[in-house]
Amino acid sequence: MSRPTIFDVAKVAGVSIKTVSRVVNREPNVRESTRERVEDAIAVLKYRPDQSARNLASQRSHLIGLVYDDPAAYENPTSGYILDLQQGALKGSKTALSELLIHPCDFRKKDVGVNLKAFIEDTRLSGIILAAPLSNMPKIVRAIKATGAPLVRLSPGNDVAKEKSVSTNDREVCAEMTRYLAGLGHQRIAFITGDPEHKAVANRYPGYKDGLRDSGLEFSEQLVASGNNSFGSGLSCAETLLTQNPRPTAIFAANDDMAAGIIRAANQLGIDVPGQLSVAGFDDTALAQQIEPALTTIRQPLVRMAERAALMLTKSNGNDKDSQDAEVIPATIKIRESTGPAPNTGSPQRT
Amino acid sequence: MSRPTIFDVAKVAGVSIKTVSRVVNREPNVRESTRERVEDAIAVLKYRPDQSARNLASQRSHLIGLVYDDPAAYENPTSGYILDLQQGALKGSKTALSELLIHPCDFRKKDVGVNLKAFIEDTRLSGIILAAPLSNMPKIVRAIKATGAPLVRLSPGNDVAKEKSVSTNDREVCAEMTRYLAGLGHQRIAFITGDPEHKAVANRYPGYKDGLRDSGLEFSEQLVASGNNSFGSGLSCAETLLTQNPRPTAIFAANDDMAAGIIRAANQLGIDVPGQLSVAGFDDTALAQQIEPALTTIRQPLVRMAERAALMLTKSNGNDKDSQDAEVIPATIKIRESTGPAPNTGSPQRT
DNA sequence: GTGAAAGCGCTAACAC
DNA sequence: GTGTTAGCGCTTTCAC
Repeated sequence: MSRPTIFDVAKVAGVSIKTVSRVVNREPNVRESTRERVEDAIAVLKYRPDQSARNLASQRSHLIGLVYDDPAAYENPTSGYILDLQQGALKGSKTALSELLIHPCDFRKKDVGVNLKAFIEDTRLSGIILAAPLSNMPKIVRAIKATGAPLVRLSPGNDVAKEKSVSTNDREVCAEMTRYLAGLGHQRIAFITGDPEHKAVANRYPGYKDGLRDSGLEFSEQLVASGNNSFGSGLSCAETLLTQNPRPTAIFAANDDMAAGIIRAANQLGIDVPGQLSVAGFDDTALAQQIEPALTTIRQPLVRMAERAALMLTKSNGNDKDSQDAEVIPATIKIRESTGPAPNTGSPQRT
Repeated sequence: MSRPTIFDVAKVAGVSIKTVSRVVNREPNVRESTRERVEDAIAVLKYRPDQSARNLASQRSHLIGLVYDDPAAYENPTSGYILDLQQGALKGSKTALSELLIHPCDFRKKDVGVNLKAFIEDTRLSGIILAAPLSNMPKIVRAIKATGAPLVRLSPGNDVAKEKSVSTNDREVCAEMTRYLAGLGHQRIAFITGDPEHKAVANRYPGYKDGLRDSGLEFSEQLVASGNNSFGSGLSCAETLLTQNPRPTAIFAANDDMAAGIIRAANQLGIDVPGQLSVAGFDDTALAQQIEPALTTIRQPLVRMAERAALMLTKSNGNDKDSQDAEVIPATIKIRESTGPAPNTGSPQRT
């Protein structure tokens, strides 16, 4: 015996297949008693609708696509980021009764656009979650929009306009971290910027400046170095910053990998962390807890962001007034061991 | 205008839809000239078959499921492992003209079996890749087999029998690593075992013993500690091993996280690595290159294993004689900085 | 080697 | 509120 169909349910419940369809799809206009009868029949027969048939008839799949920067293109991919993304998207998809199709894509390749279009059209995706930094790349966004499929962008940077997106408060939380460092007595707080390709990361820099201003500290270009998100860039930027005189007593990096590079540089220069130098990062990757001293950093709510994105995809198939178009879920500061009171507070350092 | 259908192609090519179907599905019994005419029509119209229709008619999707231990259930998931798995499975799926559905699952939950069955049946998966350690858990394997869907297991341990699987040579490569350490002059080589729940990891221990024997070294239970794959267990096992007198001059751990724990322990005890102690791991996780000194370890060809698995799923829909049922892809040793010549070679150490 | 016709199991109009 | 009737775009059987 094969799986029961909608006809079997209809027969058992003594109704037409359309009514069964209504019940299954939670459509209105079904009398309560009828609904119950149908639900009983479904339970008895252990009926579960056939997705393929449903997809064919409705011209859309119940598949959500998660598109992100292909980690295979990097030497040291930030794997935790992707796993968090997947976890959230998976959770959201499940409550939307959909499955998740992952689609890593390398934005450097010439045919990304074509590939993306083919992927979306072939699978008849019912929605797409686009992760940063792809979410701020016009080429990618355009290719997806051309298919007409619903799109929610994650951390797209600033040009959110009226389009659907979920972000975190990069700028505000970086100001907060900077104020925290200032509160520890640090006067010379340096910053290492991240990859300019990633717009949301770029927002961290103005946040740092905001924090300085809030704390009454002077901004100085000498205290800023340009990194590219890699451990190596953190290392070399830190070397530059730490050989200044007077040198900074705290360095805040736009991501954890660079912060780890700072700690390595400090070790090599014989500078104690956090005794002589406080270090802060951003992301709270697995690395943050594995290095010594454990890294003070900022945790963005990636899992919840991706989950929200999946939910936005399905809920608002109309003009929902209740759901924001551009949602912001705040990040939180994780204070660990790499930050502490400023050395020699009050008097300028020697060396 | 909407997408062209098989009818449009048939009309343009001047054949019946069945012939188009034959060409699209690479079936035999089509005259070469006819095939060409149809292929031209397909190219002109940019025809691409509708997956939903195809799925409905054929009663199976072109979806491959990748099932693995849910990283969300762990504090420090080994994310690189999963990403490699996905990368390989994705690549294989693509050449099999299928998409990949990821399905992390927590084997500790009571309803895994039911969930898995529902997932497989609802999506009409055309095949499943089951990763370790789920691949050696009877409860999981049974649930999948009950659906009748084709299954390929990754590193299922030893009970491979005549069933489809892809593994690496855990035991042999561990013997090789042990011989390598012996070749450096180490006489007291310790081993930290991994999680017994993971059968393929369990094979690493006998490999270590093989290596000792091959090198003419005595096996001693005193030189073996039981870890559970975590950093913490590596740390505490190493503390035990390193406070023995005489202490080991090399420790080989069944995975990288534990090896990292060993290095931490050595640091705390003031033991130089690799000067006074050589340390080796297994997995070549991202961590291996990030710690100091960089870890000598073993890299299993996960990407290729998963890719092979995806290919096995589709190729052998008959009784292929050419493809093995249980494939083995060898792992490779990565020598970095954490291993070196044994200290005090020739004479027993003091303290 | 090729084609005609009958579904696959559902959703979407529209009627009642 | 509920049912009827067409498809959705393919694959499959079987005939030629």
